[in-house]
Amino acid sequence: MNVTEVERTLGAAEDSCRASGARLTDKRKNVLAVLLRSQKPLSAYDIVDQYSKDYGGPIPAMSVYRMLEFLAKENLAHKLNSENKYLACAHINCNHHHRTPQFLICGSCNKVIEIGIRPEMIEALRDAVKAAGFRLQSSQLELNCLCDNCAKESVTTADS
Amino acid sequence: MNVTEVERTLGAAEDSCRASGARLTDKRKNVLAVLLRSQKPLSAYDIVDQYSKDYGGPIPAMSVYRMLEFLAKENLAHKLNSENKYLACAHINCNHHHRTPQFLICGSCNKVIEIGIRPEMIEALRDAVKAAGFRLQSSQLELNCLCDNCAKESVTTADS
DNA sequence: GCCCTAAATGATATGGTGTATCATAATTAT
DNA sequence: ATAATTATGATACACCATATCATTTAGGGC
Ligand SMILES: [Zn+2]
Ligand SMILES: [Zn+2]
Ligand SMILES: [Zn+2]
Ligand SMILES: [Zn+2]
Repeated sequence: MNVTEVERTLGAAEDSCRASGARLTDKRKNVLAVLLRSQKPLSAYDIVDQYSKDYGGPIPAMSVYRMLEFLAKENLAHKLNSENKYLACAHINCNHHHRTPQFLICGSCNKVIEIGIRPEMIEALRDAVKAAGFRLQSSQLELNCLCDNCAKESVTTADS
Repeated sequence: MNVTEVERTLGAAEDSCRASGARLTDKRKNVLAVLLRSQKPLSAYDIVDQYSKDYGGPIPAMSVYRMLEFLAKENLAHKLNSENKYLACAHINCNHHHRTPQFLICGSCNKVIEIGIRPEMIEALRDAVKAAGFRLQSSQLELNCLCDNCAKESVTTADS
């Protein structure tokens, strides 16, 4: 995400927090900015490193964890539980209500996109779970994938 | 799983390994037995602890990780990536070919069951992923759930 | 059985992830 | 201003996982 887009998205994040009565402090905003500028999900310690580069001073890992917790609660960032990494929400600039996201994770280049699978499919999943004697609590999915780019690469490589 | 079932399952695991030319050594078998006797998924270090209790001597964590890797490759155990825990495959005694499993994880009591979601649903998921510019690599799902037991409990608790 | 090789296991060190706890600073409410 | 609440910092520690090199064990040809 380029500088202009980051600025605009941070503005939208401020609006969103103002609306919900949450306090988007400078440091929380900086952590979000680090995520927005990153092409890939970052671990908490990745963020610590990048933060000190971007903002000229260290930040305690403990604080980063708390800020990520805050950002996640506000749906400004999400945690990939299967990867122990974090990424900015793709819908900060959108007005629609935020629904539970699904993530497609490229196992080769680590690119991740946030999608919304059709509600009927999620309901079908919920039914399948119910039939097995469980209740689905979260429809956040993290799917091991290849992005089309890497899929093409791997074919090329296999051919050579 | 009771002692008799464990014995029978270990026998099936031996058969399976013989068939595939893999070596199910005593220690690998013991690690599998620890998983079979557990009602819940275990971390590698949980296994280290339980192993030394069950077999009267310590085992290096490093070895446990390698044995789990072996068991996973042979489809005798699976790793829950979202939990960093391991569990025995539920189908060791079955003759059918092992398909990629889906796991329902109770967030309250940690019970986990291994299910197989209908292939048509997996295909629908694959299509949705493809439409987003990715290719689904693994259909292993780990779903945050409540088991019916815990779901009932939490209702009761909420009422009180 | 003996020797060679490959596979499995052990020992040690180190890095990555996450939380608990208590102290301090900043914000908000009265 | 003062007090209460919230946010941040500092420190310690627990847990998860891998890298590397040494040692032991198992199989196969002789
Ligand atoms: Zn989102
Ligand atoms: Zn890719
Ligand atoms: Zn299985
Ligand atoms: Zn339960």
